[in-house]
Amino acid sequence: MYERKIKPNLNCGLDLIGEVLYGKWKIRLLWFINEGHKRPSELQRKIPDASRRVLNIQLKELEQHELVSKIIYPVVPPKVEYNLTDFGKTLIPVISAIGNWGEEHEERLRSLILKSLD
Amino acid sequence: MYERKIKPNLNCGLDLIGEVLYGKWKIRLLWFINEGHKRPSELQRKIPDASRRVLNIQLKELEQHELVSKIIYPVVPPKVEYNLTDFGKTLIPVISAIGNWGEEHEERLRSLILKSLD
DNA sequence: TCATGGAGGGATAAATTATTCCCCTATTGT
DNA sequence: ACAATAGGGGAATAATTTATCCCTCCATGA
Repeated sequence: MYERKIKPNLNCGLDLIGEVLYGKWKIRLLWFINEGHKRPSELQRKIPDASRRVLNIQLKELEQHELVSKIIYPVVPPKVEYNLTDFGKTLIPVISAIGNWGEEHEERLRSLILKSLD
Repeated sequence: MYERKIKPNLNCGLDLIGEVLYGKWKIRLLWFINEGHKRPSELQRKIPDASRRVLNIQLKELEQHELVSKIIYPVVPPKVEYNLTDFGKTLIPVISAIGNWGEEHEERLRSLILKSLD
């Protein structure tokens, strides 16, 4: 694994959130898991732009941060399920706030972003 | 400036938010601007871990995305003020939700993150 | 015997983000 | 003359994050 050279600052709440939520696909992962798409393959289908690899890595981080729990069923072929932990569930309002804002302002955001790419 | 090689996906609300809010210091910038720390030098004092440069860059992006507006007073030495636009203000509930969650769970988050760095 | 399904890992390359360093503006005060 | 002030920008480089490719596991059905 990659080892950080610069230690993160953990002073304020926003620093802490950064550590836990700052990853390209993490919010989506939490969002979809919360919607009931629990299995890795489902999540990959829901987020086709992310490579399988990154999703695994980010899921593992979410797990280390105790936002999701992982159940491995001892069957072949393997079956795995992710669920929000109680702690993870406290994030639902946050994630909804984010997602809803994005949807409410979808058109405006899209045109702003396109414009900013000149 | 750096030119993206991979065009962003702008399908869903979460993609859009990503484009606009995904930057190491952006949420903090919005947070502090909302709290009334409007001038670049104040923001730099509030966020000492970020280099002056990145803050400028991220402020400019926030401006392009119409979340903040910039007033340049024609005086010497220069004086500049950032404010949330009306559009930016619609983000306040989102940012508060994020910041509050971070503060509420501060202790737990800190220890989880430290643990995950082994 | 061999492909399939579903999950996961290592190595490496590419993309992106952030940091460093150094320079510029123009006025006021020493 | 010259430092200080408040803001900004370019270039090069470092750090970090994502993407790509390819390989493993093992039971089951064709």
